[in-house]
Amino acid sequence: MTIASRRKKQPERVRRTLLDCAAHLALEQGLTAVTVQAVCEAAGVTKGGLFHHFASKQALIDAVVAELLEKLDADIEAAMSADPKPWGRFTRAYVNVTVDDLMLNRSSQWTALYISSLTEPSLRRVTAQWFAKFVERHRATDDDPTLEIVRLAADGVWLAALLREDGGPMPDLPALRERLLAMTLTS
Amino acid sequence: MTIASRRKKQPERVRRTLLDCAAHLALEQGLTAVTVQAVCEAAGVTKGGLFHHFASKQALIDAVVAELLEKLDADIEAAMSADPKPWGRFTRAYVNVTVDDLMLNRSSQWTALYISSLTEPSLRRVTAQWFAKFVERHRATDDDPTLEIVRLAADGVWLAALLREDGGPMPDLPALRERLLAMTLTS
DNA sequence: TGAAAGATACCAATCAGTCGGTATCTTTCG
DNA sequence: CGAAAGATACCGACTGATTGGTATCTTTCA
Repeated sequence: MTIASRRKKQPERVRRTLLDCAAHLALEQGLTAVTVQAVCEAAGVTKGGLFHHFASKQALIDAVVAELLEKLDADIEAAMSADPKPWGRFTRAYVNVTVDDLMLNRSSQWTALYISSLTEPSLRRVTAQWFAKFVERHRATDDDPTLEIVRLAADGVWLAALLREDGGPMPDLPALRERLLAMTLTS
Repeated sequence: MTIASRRKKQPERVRRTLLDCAAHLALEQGLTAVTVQAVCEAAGVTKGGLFHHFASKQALIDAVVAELLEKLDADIEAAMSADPKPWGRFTRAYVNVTVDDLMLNRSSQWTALYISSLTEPSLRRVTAQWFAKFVERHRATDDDPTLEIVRLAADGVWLAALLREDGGPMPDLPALRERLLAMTLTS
């Protein structure tokens, strides 16, 4: 660490590092371990530095979750616009984004944080409204019992991914994706 | 009223109260709010009293989760023994127990704690092995892609239940149960 | 220069946990 | 029986470490 020693000051990079370290800590050691001191230490910044970027610890955590939801938002929107068939479009996008993220292992840290956020009531409220927004918006094309089951199964995959590294059972993701997608075509 | 309730000191009852209060706190205010002091206050016991029953805060939390998993274990076992058809028996039991618990609202506190436990790595390990044990044990009757989707959907229902009280979307549980159970009959 | 970025030092509050003491219950034994 | 002896249950003040947060100083950079 201690990247910003000799080099130019890179405030935006420091901010990013703080967000990443907070997310990583939540994954590795649980939300309880996300203390200001721990985040600073991991990011190679002192507390003064952190509080320069974030008004409070809560602001930091809120920012992490907000970023996560924005990322999911964008990914889903992108997946939807590449899908010509209206019926079940949102559900397919939801499945694809979920499985893609878990397969590429690109943002497994986000995955864990997403679940973690559900335990803290303040963050839970944000996530609940994010969910409600999507379901409401796509009621015309995705309001169907079978599609709901597909989305619930995708949610279950998030949980399975959390348990994966601790010896939990992990489904065959590509095969699972195919099956879930197939379920969205036959109504 | 039993004889024990007339005694002045009721250690077993105090122990129960501590466990319940810890679980309730985790639900209402998140795992972060589960401090020794808060649990003592809620239970009407001093810190000395709590540490008489539990060697550490972690031991208290571990006990809560262990009790939860034992309860789930018993419920699933009971549901399975009432199911004559071998194929998908475990999966049906899993669905029924999940939906029953959420519908009766009997153990919504357990629900939240169950999810919360996934964020703390130590508890996550316990839960992961609990899961793996079940999947392994019923491989002969429940190792099937469709059944796996059903179980994943049931897991998703836990998440949905968590978000329910914060404005999240909640499925029609009885209808959902029927559909999931139906999926376990046709292979 | 002057504003942004970050370091250092410090604070009150709170954390998990300890410890000596007391009240209550159970067991032992005359 | 009944009282002494010992174990269990519980209290509440205390501790050292850590918490999130602030005030102040120094460095960096345009």
